[in-house]
Amino acid sequence: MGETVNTGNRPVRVRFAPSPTGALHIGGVRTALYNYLFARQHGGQMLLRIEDTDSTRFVPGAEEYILEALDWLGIEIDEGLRKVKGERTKVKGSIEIEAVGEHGPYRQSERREIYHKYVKQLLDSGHAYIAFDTPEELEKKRAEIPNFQYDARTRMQMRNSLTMPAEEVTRLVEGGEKYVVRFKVEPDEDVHVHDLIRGEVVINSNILDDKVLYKSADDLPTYHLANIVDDHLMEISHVIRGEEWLPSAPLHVLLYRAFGWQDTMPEFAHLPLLLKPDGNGKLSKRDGDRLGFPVFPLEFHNQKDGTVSSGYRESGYLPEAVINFLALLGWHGTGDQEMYSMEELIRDFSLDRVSKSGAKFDYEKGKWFNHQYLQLKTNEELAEMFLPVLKEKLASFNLQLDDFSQLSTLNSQLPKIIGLVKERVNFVPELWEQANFFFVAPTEYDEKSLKKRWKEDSPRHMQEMLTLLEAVSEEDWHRSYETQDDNGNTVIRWHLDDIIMPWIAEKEYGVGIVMNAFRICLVGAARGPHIWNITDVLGKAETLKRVRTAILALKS
RNA sequence: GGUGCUAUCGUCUAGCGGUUAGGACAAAAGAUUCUCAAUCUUUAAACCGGGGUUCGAUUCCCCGUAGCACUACCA
Repeated sequence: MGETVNTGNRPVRVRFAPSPTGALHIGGVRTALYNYLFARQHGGQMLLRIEDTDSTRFVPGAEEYILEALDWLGIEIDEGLRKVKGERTKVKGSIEIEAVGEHGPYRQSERREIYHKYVKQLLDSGHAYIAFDTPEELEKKRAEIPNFQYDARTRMQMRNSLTMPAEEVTRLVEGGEKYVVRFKVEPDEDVHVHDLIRGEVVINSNILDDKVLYKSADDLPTYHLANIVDDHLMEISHVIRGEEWLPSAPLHVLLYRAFGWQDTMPEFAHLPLLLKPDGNGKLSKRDGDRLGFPVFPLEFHNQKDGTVSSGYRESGYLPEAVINFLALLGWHGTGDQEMYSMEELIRDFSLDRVSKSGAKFDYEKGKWFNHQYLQLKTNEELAEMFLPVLKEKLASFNLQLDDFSQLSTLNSQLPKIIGLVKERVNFVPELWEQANFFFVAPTEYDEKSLKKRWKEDSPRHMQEMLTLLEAVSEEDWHRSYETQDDNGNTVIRWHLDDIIMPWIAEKEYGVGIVMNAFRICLVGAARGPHIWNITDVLGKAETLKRVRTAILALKS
């Protein structure tokens, strides 16, 4: 299995380089994951760098969020910025961050001096020039001239160091005039980009514009310059990123060349996009809101615009399920395997098995994965995860506290209860919907169930049953034994069955009508696990109490 | 508009010239059962269109069509 890509003699070093402009999009998570899998498989390094060259889009807390999310998912960072290992901090969004490695700083906003040097290099070598055109002037130009592009055809009509006397350029720059540095793209050249997923991509340089590399207004480079300089300085061997970057890849190749770094230029791999589940287009936050599923790994409170975005973690997803789900959205192994642990992904992942086409985000399959991973957890593990939810729910029932005075007993029974209902839930919080009647006696009865299962004779049946059950000893109440069914399979039979079934048969009441009425008394509806499992957990006193309550409540 | 990328069941995908086109999610039916689920079994469901190349194309090439991405002093 594994990789057929030639990694050359260089050690594999990949990076995930998000912008701190908000919550980390799930597509970004997948990009990080693929980078991580690739690095681990080749015994390489996974770096994390923050690309915060746009000061206007910075969102407080976004950086912490990104690192926390990767940590939660088990995507480990070897170099750069990462969450300090240890106990989860109690206050949300206040995790500790550390920077490790010899290639720092790892925030681009802290690398200004470094970029200055390389901007100057490009300027001196004639690969770049200074331009004074204001955003307003450019906007006007675009409005006037259809398909206006700042390039070889138009640059000689603009206000820049190519068209102005050197002295004036110097005077303006020293006078504090705002300017940008643009890359001078040479026309009429076919630029070849080798992509590990798509093969050879060729774009003519005529369609490239003279990209802004640096803006004096905030003394920061733009993405393109910072990205190339940093990838080079950080000795990145493979750039694995989203397909939205493919159109600018030729520009990046040209930049590597302009710097004279073509021999150590990284390999490129452009990943297919994650699309909305319905219709077409890139998956966005709006789609999640509209269709009711998270688009982010963690819940995020955006301090900038006050919005709250739901997250997979808070929705009850297990990190391993999210990883597995995401891994298969755009990648597939050689066989029919669906369940992959992180270790198996690291072993089997390969870039040449990544799809070329975009993948619609299939939330239903994500649910299924979570269900699968939930079943793999022990009842004790699930109990621990469920406890906070349970406490919160019970608090909202404080009026009925008497109904579960035996709460401490129930707590000790929690793993058992979870074992009875876990196979029917996809998420931990759903355990409450499935198991609430174990903790709180029904106060109302489901109308549909009553209509179908609670008959005229039901109160009388329940009254008779009460008499039978009262006579059962505390020990017999919980007693069960192994026996054989008609097909010779070993099954568990409850002692209470031996009491109740013969009585129903003798009176010819019908098992369905009696047992469903009984179930309604205990659960409040025609649902839930096997009835004797319920009576076992509830205990004799609580069971009888619920039956009496129901008989009174449902008399009419 | 321009440039690029992409194209197998509703969805995620397997297939790398010859297959009854496979798996999974979702859907439907049945089994099971005191109920609702779960589970098990089964069913239905696809090669965008047209040209080539070839003895033979889902597969290779071209054109068309469609979808997407990019086209900022954002990343």
